[in-house]
Amino acid sequence: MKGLPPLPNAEKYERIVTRFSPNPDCVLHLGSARAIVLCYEYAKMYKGKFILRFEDTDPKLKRPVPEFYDKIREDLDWLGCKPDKEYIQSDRIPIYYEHAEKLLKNAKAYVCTCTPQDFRQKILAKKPCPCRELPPETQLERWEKMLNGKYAEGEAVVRVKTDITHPNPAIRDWPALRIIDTEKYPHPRVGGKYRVWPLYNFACGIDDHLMGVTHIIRGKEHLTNQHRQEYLYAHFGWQYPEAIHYGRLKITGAFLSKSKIVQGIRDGTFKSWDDPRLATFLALKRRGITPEAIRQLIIDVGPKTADVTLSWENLYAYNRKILDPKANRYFFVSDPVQLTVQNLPKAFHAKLNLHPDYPERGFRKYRVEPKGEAREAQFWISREDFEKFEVNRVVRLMELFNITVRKVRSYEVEADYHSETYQEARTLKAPLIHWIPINEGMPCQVVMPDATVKEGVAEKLCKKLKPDTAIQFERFGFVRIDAVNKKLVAYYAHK
RNA sequence: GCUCCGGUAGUAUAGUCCGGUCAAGUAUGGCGGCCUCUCGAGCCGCAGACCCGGGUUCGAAUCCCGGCCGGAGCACCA
Repeated sequence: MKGLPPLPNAEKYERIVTRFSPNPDCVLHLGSARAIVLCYEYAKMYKGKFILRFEDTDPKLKRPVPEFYDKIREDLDWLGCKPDKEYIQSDRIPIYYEHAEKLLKNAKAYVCTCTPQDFRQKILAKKPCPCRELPPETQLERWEKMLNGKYAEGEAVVRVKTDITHPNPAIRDWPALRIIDTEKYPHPRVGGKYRVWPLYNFACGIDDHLMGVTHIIRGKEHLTNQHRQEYLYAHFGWQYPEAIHYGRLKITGAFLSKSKIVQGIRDGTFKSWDDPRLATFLALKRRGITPEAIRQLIIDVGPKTADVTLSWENLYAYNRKILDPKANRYFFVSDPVQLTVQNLPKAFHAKLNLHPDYPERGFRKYRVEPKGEAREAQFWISREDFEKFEVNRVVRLMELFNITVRKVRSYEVEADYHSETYQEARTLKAPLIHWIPINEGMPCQVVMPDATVKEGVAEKLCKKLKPDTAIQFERFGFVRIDAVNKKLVAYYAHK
């Protein structure tokens, strides 16, 4: 377990400030974990401040959705990364206007009325567009027309002046604010109050400075954005914060893109945001993946720029370490078949520890006594185990006794009592299987990570478990109790 | 195509800035064994990597050049 490397130039700042800035258009998922955990942990490490900033400045294409503001807050909360302060950009539009005007007045920006195609053509040729050279008074007049509706959506945009010969065309005179027809596309929070909306680089650049962010930690897809924003900072005479651009985090086989998640929900592929096939925090939570495991994983991966493709096993390993000591043990018989054992010599008492390493936690107790002339007892055992049975094979029912398999039919097994001691089972190399007395079971279903369901029987006393408890079904895997009614519902975490 | 960034075992990571102690450490996964009345945990062992080619140097995972491969950006998205 290692820590995070020190932050660059941390000593230059009185108080370290980081920020996580999601667009509330989806729930959070593992892909965002890097940004969140890194920002939070660094703030904590330097006793600094961690800001949550909702970047909801696109009412049209990346439309924010009201429910996600809260869902994101809850995700953060669950992850244990509580922000010290929260901002919402749609509340700050006047601030952006003010700064835009200042830029326009100082000829650091201009209102461009060229069509995107015309502008593109000019800028690719490293030529200024006609709007660029217009005097500040005209710019301000045009700005007014943007605000008051004389220009329609798409007819004008404010551009920040950069170097039109910059080797990277993407950096040349980038757009800062545009018009959105909020009659048609009202913002979910502020409706049609504003029709000029800042673009990412403008809002983000201004906010980072105004909020005193000292260290920007974001994905490397934002590298060119840093270069764009540096021009903005130069215009205002501000100093650009330290920036760390980490690589993409992927996990084999998981959809880590918002659009795919949203689309899957929309077309019904996924039932809900916590569908076990998803890598959303909601889904991970439901499966019993702990926030500690996620945090530790992210800390160990660190902030380097290379992309990472994690395997689920990596995450599971962290989680297992956390769950194993906590999770009490129970039996779950998946796909049950009936086992009848005959010729029991006496009644037996089985005592099963709730946790093998912590016997002091207590145990479950079962009394098995011979019934009827055949002196028999009946159990549920798993089909998977039963399929391994051959006639005359000796098998041990854990903590109970050993049996000899007599007859194997498609839905039941008949066996004879063989012997009692564990020692005997060992010398005979008898396989150990788990079992549930036929009257001590309750129906149980386990939802697997691929959303398939394993039906079976769990020990009746699982009824006492509270939802959200992590337990281990022995020889099956770690699960999280999801619901306890007549039927027990559990979600599978991992082996 | 243009502009950037990266490339250590299956996966992740340490080492790379400030060349030698790295014939490369750790975790996880795999394999084998021990232990354990779970296929969990624990313990022991084994296998497994510096993208390639040049150069500099007594010496390169570490520096330089070229190539290859991977990723990102090139939106009136964030």
